[in-house]
Amino acid sequence: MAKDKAFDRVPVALTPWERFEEYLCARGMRKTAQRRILVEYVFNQHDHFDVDTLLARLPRRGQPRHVSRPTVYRTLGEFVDAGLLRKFELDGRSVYEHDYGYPQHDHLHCQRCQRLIEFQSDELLALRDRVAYAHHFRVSGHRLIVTGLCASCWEAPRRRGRRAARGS
Amino acid sequence: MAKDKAFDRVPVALTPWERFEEYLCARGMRKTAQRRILVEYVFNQHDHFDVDTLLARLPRRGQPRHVSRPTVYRTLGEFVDAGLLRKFELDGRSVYEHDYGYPQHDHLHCQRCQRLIEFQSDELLALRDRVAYAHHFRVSGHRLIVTGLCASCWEAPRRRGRRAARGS
DNA sequence: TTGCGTGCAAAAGGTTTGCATAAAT
DNA sequence: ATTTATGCAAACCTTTTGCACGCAA
Repeated sequence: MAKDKAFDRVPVALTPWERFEEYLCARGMRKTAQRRILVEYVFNQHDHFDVDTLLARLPRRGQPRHVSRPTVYRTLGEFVDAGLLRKFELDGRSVYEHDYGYPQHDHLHCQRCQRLIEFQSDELLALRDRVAYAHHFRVSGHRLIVTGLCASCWEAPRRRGRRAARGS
Repeated sequence: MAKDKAFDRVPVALTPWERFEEYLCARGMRKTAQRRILVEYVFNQHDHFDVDTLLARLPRRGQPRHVSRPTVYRTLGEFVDAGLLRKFELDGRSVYEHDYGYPQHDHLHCQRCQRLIEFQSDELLALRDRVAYAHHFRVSGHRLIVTGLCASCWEAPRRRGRRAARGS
């Protein structure tokens, strides 16, 4: 697994929050409680998530550290701008994943259990750049999603996947 | 955009309409005027399109060969099921492209002019299958979109792309 | 005749926005 | 004291659905 090949970014010296502080400061934006809470919840576990998942993890409305849905949307957008998160679409919904401190990677998406499996391939990057070059195309990024069935789902086709399918 | 730089593969024995007739017949579905009209409009030109684009090409409401929006959605879904079209998401919107008679391919997507440039790579397929194999993953398909700037857009950065950006 | 397919209007689902208020600087 | 950020509600946008009528078989 290629380590330091993705972005020539400074080796993660700063925590996500510190890095976000830089971003906020650089833009004259404010360090609010909500932003701190969201950094904490988002970077506590390395996993893919959508807005509803994140909201479900957060305290309910009325509870101490609750953050409203619009603020979650706005803040996740800031995380993306700040380079902390990457965003992509899956079945019409936005899915976010950690970007800061993680190398570029792509996904295998199980159609049955909805699991997202990450993989990293330098070959793919090289291939992508070669194709782009041939088309005089300036690459800024890419997204590859391979769909199919994960091992647990096709090995035991009658059982449900390890993870519940979306929508309960 | 995808002219017929095509990688014409599979000798197409049936026209899209004939093939759709088979599909309809096999499922006991009916050959309606709207389905015929849509096959015609969709396969008249080889190009990517979304529902709004297609509706804009069709006669307006009240005109002879108009087809309603819900029927367009329903019928495009049937085309996908029938293997005539492939569907993917771009910026939250559904985009369709010809499947019947065209080999698997992927896209370069210009962020400025929104152009979609097709490319085909056997290497990519091999790579995909190798990665999947390593993860014991059963591949059913994939989608790769490389984003960046097409030649015309970065060569003449101050001019607009050949195609208007959406929303005009 | 039978019942599938269509069109209309309305619903749904996810995301964004206007605005008054709360909080950061 | 300013001015940005938040929360609420409502708007938005694309896609889907309920239902009465029309048309294919």
